[in-house]
Amino acid sequence: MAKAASTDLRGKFHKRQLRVTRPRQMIVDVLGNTTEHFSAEEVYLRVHAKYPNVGLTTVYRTLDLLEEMGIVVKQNFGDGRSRYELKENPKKPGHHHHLVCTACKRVIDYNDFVDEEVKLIGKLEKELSRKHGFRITGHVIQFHGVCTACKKTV
Amino acid sequence: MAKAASTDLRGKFHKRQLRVTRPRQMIVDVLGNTTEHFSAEEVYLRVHAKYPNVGLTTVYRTLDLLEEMGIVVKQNFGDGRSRYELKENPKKPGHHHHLVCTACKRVIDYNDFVDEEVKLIGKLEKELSRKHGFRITGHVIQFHGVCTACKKTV
DNA sequence: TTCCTTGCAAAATATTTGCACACCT
DNA sequence: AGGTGTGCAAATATTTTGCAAGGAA
Repeated sequence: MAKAASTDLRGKFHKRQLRVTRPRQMIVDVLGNTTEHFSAEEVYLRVHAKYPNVGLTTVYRTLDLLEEMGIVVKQNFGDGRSRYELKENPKKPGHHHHLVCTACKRVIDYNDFVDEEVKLIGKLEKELSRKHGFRITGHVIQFHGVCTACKKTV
Repeated sequence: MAKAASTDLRGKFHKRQLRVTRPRQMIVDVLGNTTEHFSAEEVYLRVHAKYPNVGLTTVYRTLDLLEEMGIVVKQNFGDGRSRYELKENPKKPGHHHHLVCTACKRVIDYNDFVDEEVKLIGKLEKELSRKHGFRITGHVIQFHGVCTACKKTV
């Protein structure tokens, strides 16, 4: 599984004359072995635990790169740090999106009405790409609200 | 138009024993008079130009409050700062979402397939609210990609 | 060998907090 | 009077950058 991810990497990286190094490999592996939404620091801590000579800077740089290549989706849930997910994660098969509490920042993954959604997303990607000349690499859908616990606070 | 917004504010604020003060009023007015996606600082600069005694801290606090009340949608386009839009903006009638270049961070508003989307969003809101007990206040849909100009760079 | 990658330390930015004062009702 | 709202300055936290050394192809 981790193997599959790294193999895939090789091809995409080669095309751009980028090198598949151990830190890069590790970062992708960490993301491919969780169902959580890791921040750069959380990725760093896990990579660093295995290879203490890998620095936080590299994690940031690699995540940026992976995002630009469409391998990773970067998003923000309002807690002040960016969070990263592998677009194709064997640990999280199928499509999903996020429900975020704007008060306590808790994130819930959901996958209701995915079929309908995937169809719409597909149409939109095609149309936007055609109309604006973008190479679409990903999308983010979030619902925001106040969770049960936080409603009581108000 | 700005009047309508502030009137509306009064009601929602009153329910929560919050006060409609001049800084709060101004902040909503600034957001209601632009079609851009302002950052906290950009809001601050405009409010501050008219009332130099209003501080950046208040802008942050007010925007947080407005978001939690569902009056404003806060989102991040990957340029390192949060950006805010009035959910109901007379200057931007109708529904729209965003297409973001992950390389240069340019943002394009789009409103293709809105009818279909609104229908889906509605269903999802109902379902998520029921299933997870959230009071849904808003949503964010973004497409990410690389724009024509940035594609050439690669 | 070439030039892409990296780590470290330092810098730049964005956002939050503490606290005393001001203000609305 | 009483609690809400605010500004300022300082503190936090996150992310970026410069540069010399390391490492993949």
